[in-house]
Amino acid sequence: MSVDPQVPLRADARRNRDQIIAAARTIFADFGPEVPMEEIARAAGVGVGTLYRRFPDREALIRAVAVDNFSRVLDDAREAAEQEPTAWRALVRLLHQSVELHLSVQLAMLSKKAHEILKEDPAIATLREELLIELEAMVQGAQNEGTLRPDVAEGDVAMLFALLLRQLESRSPEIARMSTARSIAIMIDGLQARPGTPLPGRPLGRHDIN
Amino acid sequence: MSVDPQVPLRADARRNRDQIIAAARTIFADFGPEVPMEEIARAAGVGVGTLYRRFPDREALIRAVAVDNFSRVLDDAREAAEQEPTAWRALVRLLHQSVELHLSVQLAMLSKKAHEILKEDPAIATLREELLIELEAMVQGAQNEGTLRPDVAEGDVAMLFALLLRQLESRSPEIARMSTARSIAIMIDGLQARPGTPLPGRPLGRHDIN
DNA sequence: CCCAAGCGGAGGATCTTCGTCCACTAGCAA
DNA sequence: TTGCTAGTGGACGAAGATCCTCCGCTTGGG
Repeated sequence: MSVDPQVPLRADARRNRDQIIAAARTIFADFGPEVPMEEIARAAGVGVGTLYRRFPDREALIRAVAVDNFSRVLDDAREAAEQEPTAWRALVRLLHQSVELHLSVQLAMLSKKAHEILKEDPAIATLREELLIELEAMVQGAQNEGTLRPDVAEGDVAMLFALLLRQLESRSPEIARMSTARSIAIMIDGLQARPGTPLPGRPLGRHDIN
Repeated sequence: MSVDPQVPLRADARRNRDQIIAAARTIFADFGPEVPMEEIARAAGVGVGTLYRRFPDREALIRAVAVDNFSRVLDDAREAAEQEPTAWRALVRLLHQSVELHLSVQLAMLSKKAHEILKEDPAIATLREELLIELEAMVQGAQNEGTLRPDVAEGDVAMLFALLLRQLESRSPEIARMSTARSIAIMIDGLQARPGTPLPGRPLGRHDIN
C-alpha cells in the first residue's frame, strides 16, 4: 500500500496522510479511481508533492483506499450480523447502509483498472474473501430462516448490489438518492422467499464473481 | 446528426456509413461513448478519415447512434405492447429484450457527456419522450391488471433498468450475462404486486428523471 | 533554538486523442 | 470502356491532459 515508514510520521504528516485517504475515498466513490491526482490533492488540502511522497503512484493510493474501505465494510457486516436478531435483518441493514459499500463496489467491480490492481494485492484479496464469507453466512442464515429466496447465493447478492450502487446522471442528487433507495427496496422485495418465477442459470457463489 | 447530403451517397459510402454506426453501437454499449474515434473506425473497417467525413465530430456520431438506437427500442416497445396479451407481459418482454435497451441507457443515463449532448437534441428528446410514454402506458396497464406494484411509476422502472444494465468487470462474459439475467429476474419479482414493504419516497414519473 | 522532516506547486516529460490533408481508388454516367 | 468526381485511408502535426520530479521554503519537536 503506502511507503511504509520505519520512523513514525511527524504529526502533521500523519494528519495529511489521513486527509488524503479521506479525500480519495469520497472522490473515488463519486467519480471513479481515475480522477487526476491533482484533484485529490486539492480536495485533501495538500499539494501534489505531498500526495506523491506518501503514495508513490496512483496504484499505491488505490490500494491504500481499498484496504481502508474494505475493512470498514467488513466491520459493518460483522456488527450487523452480531446486533440484528435475524440474518435477514442483518443483510437488509448491510445493504441499506450502502455508503461505504458503494466505494468498495466501485473499486472492485466497476473500474477495470482498479479491479486489476486489487486482484493482485494479497491483503485486499484476504479482506475481500472475508467479506464474502460474512455475506455467505448471512445469505445462508436468511435462507434457513425461510426469508431469503433459496435460489440465490452470495455472489448473486454481491453482483446485484454492485449494479444498484452505480451512480447515474440525473437531474438532482435528491432524485438520484431517492431512486437508489427505491431500487434497493424493490430489489430486497425481489429477494424475499415467495412463490415466484424461478431464476435462470444457477446460484452464483463467491468464486463465480472475481 | 450527420452531414445531410443533398446528393445521395454513393453505394460504397452508404455501406461504410452503416458499418460505422453498427460498430459504434456495439462499442458504445460495451465501453461507453468516449472511446477513441480511431477504435471505432477500425472496428468498422474504415479509416478515421472516412469516419470524420461522415460525422464531423464525436458529437455527431453519438447523436446518430442515439437516434438509431432509440428508434429501435421504441419499435420493440410498441411491438411488445401490441403482441403480448397483457401489459405486464409486454413490460417483462421489453425488459428482458435488453440488448438494444442497454445502449440507450448507457448513452442516456450513464455517461455525463453523452447525456448532455442528447439533452440538447430535439429529435432525440422527442424519441425519448415517446418511449417514456410507451413505458408509462405499460406501467399503468400492468397496475390496472393488478400485477405490477402500485407504488412505482415509469421513472422508477427506467432508473432500475438503467442501473441493472450496466456491465460489470467479471471473470467471464458468460458469468456476466447470467448475472444480469438473474438480476433482472429478481427485479421483476420485486416489481410484482404483493403484500410487501412500502417504498421510500414517491413514485418517479417520466419528468423526474432527466 | 536548530535542523531534518515535511511541504507546495511550477514546470518539463510523456502520453493520448483529435481531426486534417492529400495521394490514391473506385463507382457510375455516358 | 473511359473519365471524372466522390470517396478512401492513415500518417502526422497540433492541442491538451496528466504525470511526477525537484527544489526553495516552512515547521514540528528534541
